[in-house]
Amino acid sequence: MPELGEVLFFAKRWDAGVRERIQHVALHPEKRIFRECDTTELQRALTDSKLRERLVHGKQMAFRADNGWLGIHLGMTGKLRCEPRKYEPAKHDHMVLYTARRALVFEDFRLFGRVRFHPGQEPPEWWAKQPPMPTDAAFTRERFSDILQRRGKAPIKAVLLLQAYFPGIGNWMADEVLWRARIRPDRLAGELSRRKEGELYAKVREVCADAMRLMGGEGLDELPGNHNDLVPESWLFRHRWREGGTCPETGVQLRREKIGGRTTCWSPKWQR
DNA sequence: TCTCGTGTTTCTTG
DNA sequence: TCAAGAAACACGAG
Repeated sequence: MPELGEVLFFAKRWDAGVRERIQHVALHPEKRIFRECDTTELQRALTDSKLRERLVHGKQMAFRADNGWLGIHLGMTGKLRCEPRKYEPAKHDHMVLYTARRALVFEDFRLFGRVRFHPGQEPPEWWAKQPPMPTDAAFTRERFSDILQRRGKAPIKAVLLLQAYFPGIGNWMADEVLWRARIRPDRLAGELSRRKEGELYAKVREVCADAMRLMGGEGLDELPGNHNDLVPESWLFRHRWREGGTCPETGVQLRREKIGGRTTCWSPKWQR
């Protein structure tokens, strides 16, 4: 589920517990999400300390704590929730941080998510060394062009999914970007005209900014239960999931095909 | 019973 | 060494 804006959406659900003392950490240490994590160290370090800051970069999130860094990636089916203090963890709730007032829950039934812990004040390499976000000033037109040329033989859809270059963009966001730029997802990255490339660059930045703003619940006092409801009908997002959906621009039935190894949805005639 | 999947890593091939 | 595609991971939904 979680791409850029959704990651922010879920991260914010833990905000209520930030700056509250953690009394107890419950977790399932044998689960795959802890494959890069010393769970004994995590439990010892977080118990009786506080999360100080919630950070999001692409699909990665980090919670800076008093004496370490808690890193979370939601994978395919990960979610963060906030529950009452007496919450009993359900089957797929693999990590729960209990404070005096609430339970901060990480659930992930498919276990593609990942929890990391790095002791100390200094940010770990996995947090500090990340590629610039498409919305950053460092994400220049030149950088974008270089990426497309280097990956020129791959379909543009596949290139947009590379986290080393486009942190936060996932399957539906790549489709949204290409739909707005009116580019077919199977076009080769190296074969776009200079003009088309410029349009795509602008749409990449636009969709990332919109997703953060809308799904992050900017301006709302409270997040709704579902981030999908925050997205307007004018987005491809609201139409791409089921077979038989139609293009919000042309009304024509959307096509679904596997491109770059992923289910891809696009609008024939509109995208060329 | 069988296929599919909103993600990432690792393997294989060229 | 690099790029591209496929497989693997785990498990519920349809």
